[in-house]
This record gives sequence, structure tokens and C-alpha cells, in this order.
Amino acid sequence: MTTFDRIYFIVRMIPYGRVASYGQIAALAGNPRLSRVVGYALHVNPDPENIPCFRVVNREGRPSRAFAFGGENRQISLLELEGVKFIDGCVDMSSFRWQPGTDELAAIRAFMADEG
DNA sequence: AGCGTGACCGTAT
DNA sequence: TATACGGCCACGC
Repeated sequence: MTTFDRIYFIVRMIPYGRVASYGQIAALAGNPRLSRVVGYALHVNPDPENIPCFRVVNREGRPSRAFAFGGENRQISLLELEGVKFIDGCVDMSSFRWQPGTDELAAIRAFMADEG
């Protein structure tokens, strides 16, 4: 069980049509300063089919320039297909930001406590 | 085993 | 409004 595993677990929970920021993932993983690590974790994403890394954007709601699946335009397209709207290249975070509910927070906590 | 680096974020100048 | 920097984790040399 590593920090990456926690990050992947949380990213997998982001629902269809929603996005999360790196900092948000980091905070859920237990440390708000892990945002950079979140970026690296997604960079070496071992399972892109099950880990929706395209639903993670920076705090401005902007996709990464180094997005590997055809560039940031590709990421924008994927999100738009899910109904996420962009304003001047940025996601409207106040509308589309994922906010985990009580059950999801409990699941995250349980997973993190599972490492022993 | 040490060092630099990276899909970031917040703070300081 | 820009630019600079420290913090955090895993990976490759």
C-alpha cells in the first residue's frame, strides 16, 4: 500500500460528468501538499482504462498540457462528452467539481485505514 | 543509497 | 499581474 494506491483509489471514485483538482485528490489522500505527487501518479497511470485521469484538472479547471492521450484538446473532448462545460478553456469548477458524499468519504477512510 | 525531476498548489515579493 | 520557491512521493540513474 503506497500513496499512489490511495491516489488511484480516489481518482477511480470520481463519477461520470464530474471533475476533481489535483489539490482536492491530495487532500482526500490525507495531505494537501501531495498535489504534485498526484500529477506524477497520473503520469505513470498503470491502468488508464479504470483510472479516469482525464477527470482530474488543475485548480483553475484547466487540463494538463502534457496530457498523454492526444493533448489537452483530447482531454477536453472526453469531458465534454460527459456533459462537462468549458468556459474559455476552463471547467466551471463551481458547477462540476466532485464533492464526495458521506459514504464515499467513509469508503476512502476505510481504504486508507486498511493498510495497517 | 543519494540526487534530480515531474500532469500542482499556496504564499511571498 | 507576473515570477520564484518550498513541500510532498516514486522512479531512474
